[in-house]
Amino acid sequence: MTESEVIQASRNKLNRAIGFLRGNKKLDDTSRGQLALQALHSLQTGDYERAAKIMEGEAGDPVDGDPTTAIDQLTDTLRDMGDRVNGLNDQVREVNTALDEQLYWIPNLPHDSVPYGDSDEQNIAHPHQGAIRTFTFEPKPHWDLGVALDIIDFERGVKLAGSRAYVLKNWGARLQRALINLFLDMARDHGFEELYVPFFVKEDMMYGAGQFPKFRDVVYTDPEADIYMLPTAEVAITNLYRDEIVDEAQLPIYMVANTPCFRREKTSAGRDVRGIKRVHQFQKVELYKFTTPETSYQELESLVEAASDVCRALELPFRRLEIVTGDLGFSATKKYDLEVWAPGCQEWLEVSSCSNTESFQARRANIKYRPHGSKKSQFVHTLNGSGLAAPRVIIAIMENYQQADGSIEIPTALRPYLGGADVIPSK
RNA sequence: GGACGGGUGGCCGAGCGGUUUAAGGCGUUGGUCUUGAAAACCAAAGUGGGGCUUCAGUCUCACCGUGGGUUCGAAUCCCACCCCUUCCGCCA
Repeated sequence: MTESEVIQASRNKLNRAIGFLRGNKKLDDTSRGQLALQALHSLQTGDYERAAKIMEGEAGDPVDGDPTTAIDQLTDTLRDMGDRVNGLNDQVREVNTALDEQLYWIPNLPHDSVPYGDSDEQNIAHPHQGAIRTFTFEPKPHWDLGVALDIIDFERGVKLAGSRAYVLKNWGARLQRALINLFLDMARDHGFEELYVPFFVKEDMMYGAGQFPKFRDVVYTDPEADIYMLPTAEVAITNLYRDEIVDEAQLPIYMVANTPCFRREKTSAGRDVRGIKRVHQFQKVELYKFTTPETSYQELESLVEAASDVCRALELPFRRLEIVTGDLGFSATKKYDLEVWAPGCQEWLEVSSCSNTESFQARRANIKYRPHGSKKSQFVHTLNGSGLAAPRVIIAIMENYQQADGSIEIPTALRPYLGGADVIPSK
């Protein structure tokens, strides 16, 4: 016990005892004063147990003194004890607050299986899956295709909302809607439960998901309300079971949500300014798992596979990237990215990022489960992965499926979502 | 946005300054009984932190929406805030 707890324990006993003494109807004022006097004497010699017992009626040795003021002196002594406890507690609180502020800045530790590396340049690219298309013409970047087909309107997007804003039109908007439905349907096939969540959350939720305090400058906020726009649905889903203890039989829990994601992208001003690769608002379908510690790494593998299946369904060439220690980010113990090839802008585009955070988020959001037969609850493990981010998939489809006449073929898997259409016609 | 009422364990619900160790009920778990079940009866059980321990336990602090305050002592009194019911207003 800490010092303040020791004092508090005595206070609790004495407060109860003095209440008993006050309300003891068997006593007259004189004998009550005499007991108080004896209790006071014990208190002054440091014997709190005895003082409490005397007040509860156990006779002690008679002592000299003024019985009429004894109870007042007792309460004075107890007040002093209370002041002392409060003083100590204030000190403890101050230290704890300062400590927490520091601890929130400490990132998660990499898992043993994560390869060592200083930066994203050392990330390990697995062999790509799916054929990389060859073209009989020079494939165009999506920003040219989008304007030519009148399916992305950059100028009017900027007019509405400033830099990095865009408007999807006609087939562009429909394509995104079709993609999201495909993503969600495939997630459901993999056992994920679909959610519709608030697009903004309270500040605590940002801490719970590990976004705050480090990435505070990335999110949009209403400074007058305690409200922050989601940079990813992960924040909302993580906190669904905040301060709860889930039954082990419920685990693993799979959830999926389609939300817009809002990001200031302040840190990367000047990068990727063309097109819709890096924007302030985009649609993303997020896959999320709550698991036991024993299964979280195999769940990470199946999570990456679930995301990979979407790339396969769309017949896009993609590869898995194994993230090295130096590029892990703040919350993850292990992470895989999925990249699809975009022949127009000639680069691999990150369309998914799948992480195990182990108990990192669960600790912050206080999400526990009770193992079978155990009295003690413990933290769950949480995993998140995109499945997938819409704009970059739109880029990949436009650039991979473009044809010599400027039209874009629609991937087979998407056609049922677009009334059976097989092509976005050129203008 | 205005008015009223209210937030208590897994759920319902009592308590409204000191024997609260939070009543009672429902539900849960174990046991008795039973061929098995039901019923009945008996028993157990909140969450988190910390300390001892022979790992069966045991002691202790905190927790009754949140944060302050009053008091020797707060679930109970006061203030602020949040949330919910109902009614009114507004609105897709």
